[in-house]
Amino acid sequence: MNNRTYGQNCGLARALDILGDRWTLLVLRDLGMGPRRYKDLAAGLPGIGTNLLASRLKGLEEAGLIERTVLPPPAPVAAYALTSAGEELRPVLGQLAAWGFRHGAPFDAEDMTRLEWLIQGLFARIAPEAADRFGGVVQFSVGGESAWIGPAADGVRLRPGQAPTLPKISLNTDVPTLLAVVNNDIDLADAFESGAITVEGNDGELESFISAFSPARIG
Amino acid sequence: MNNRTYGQNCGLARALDILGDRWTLLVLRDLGMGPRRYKDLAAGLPGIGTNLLASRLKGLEEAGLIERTVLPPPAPVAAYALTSAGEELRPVLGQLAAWGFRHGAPFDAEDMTRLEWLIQGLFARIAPEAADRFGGVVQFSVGGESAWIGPAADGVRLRPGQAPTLPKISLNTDVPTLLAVVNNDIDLADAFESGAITVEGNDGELESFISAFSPARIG
DNA sequence: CCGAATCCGGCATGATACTG
DNA sequence: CAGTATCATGCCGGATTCGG
Repeated sequence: MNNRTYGQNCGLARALDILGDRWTLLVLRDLGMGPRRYKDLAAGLPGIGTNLLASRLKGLEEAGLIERTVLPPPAPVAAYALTSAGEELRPVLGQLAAWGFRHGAPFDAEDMTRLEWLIQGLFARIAPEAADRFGGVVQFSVGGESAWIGPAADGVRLRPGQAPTLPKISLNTDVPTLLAVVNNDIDLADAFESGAITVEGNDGELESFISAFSPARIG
Repeated sequence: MNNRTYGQNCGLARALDILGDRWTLLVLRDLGMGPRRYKDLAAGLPGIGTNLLASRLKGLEEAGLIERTVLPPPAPVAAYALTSAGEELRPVLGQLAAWGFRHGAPFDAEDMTRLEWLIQGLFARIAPEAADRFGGVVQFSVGGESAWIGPAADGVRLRPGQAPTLPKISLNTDVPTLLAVVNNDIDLADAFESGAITVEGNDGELESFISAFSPARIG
């Protein structure tokens, strides 16, 4: 909070003293997918206003959740990255996102969409463990964008771009299809059968993928 | 949000559209310890202002997180209670509180204190599973207040007042001592040895309690 | 061009008074 | 007791401007 505190000896209130301002958690969400520059953060948070973004970054840095770093040699520019305190927040944000997907407003084609959010929604619709259940990297290519999700030491990793390791399965589709699947308007298996989602390369893992992600196959 | 949305197809943004306003999560925290009347909520949230509390309650009711109920016969008055959607948020709030206790400002005697928050802090300092590890109801009496924590079907239950079942252990202390223990300024085992915390009734479970809650004994 | 700081209108917030 | 009405304050959002 902008030095405005709830003044309660409560863990939740203490957390909200740091995180409760508008935009703050969304900044951390974006930084959770890797270090980001100021302009990239601004581009991913339409409406935030440059003063607010600067203010949030400063507050988060003072609170010890983020730090200014320099990106590795290919592009040695200043950027912001999560500290360990910020990293520890990531599973909480994931659970909150899962709740929001289940109980919040349905995803809407009018709203801004980023591929990573849809993928997280796809996993949240079933269970956070769906990625573990599949047990390998899933590479998505949707429109011009790409992103991947895969198991990691601390849980699940979700990143934009191409996975650094060979994916267990690679999928192609478009945003409207993925929105419909995430909103449960069409069944995942049906989307494969109709060709709305296609498998690139070897499709031997398709059955495994569907069984891990399709709610109809669970339980 | 007061009909102000982030406009992003993201679970976290969708959750914050509902929960992101000031005070909202604290209202849900209080309702997480059982149904509450308007005036009890107001008393537990100093500074909220009656209009904001009314506004938050209305918003949460429209979002389907809470509902108006009538308390059972002993006191048949109107009250607010969590719906299932609201209940599903409780583990998330618990995790957020644990994070806030670990990484937020330390607890301060100047700030408002409620016994339940300190107990949650005590558990959060070790791990959310500390209550499960102890495996029974712990009854606290601190100053004039009392509260208890114990295992429940959906995780851990933390409530003010006297536990409805026989506690496995009953503890007496005062707020400054509990604040110090929660902030790790004094060791839990030392607090027992010095008599700052006393065991009421049978103290056969004291060793078990300390081993479950004292970080020095873990790992 | 990137990373902010500044300025200002509008709206959420916070405190009090007031009413069913 | 449970809110509603009202108003001052200050944060938020958007545009512009400035320094590196």
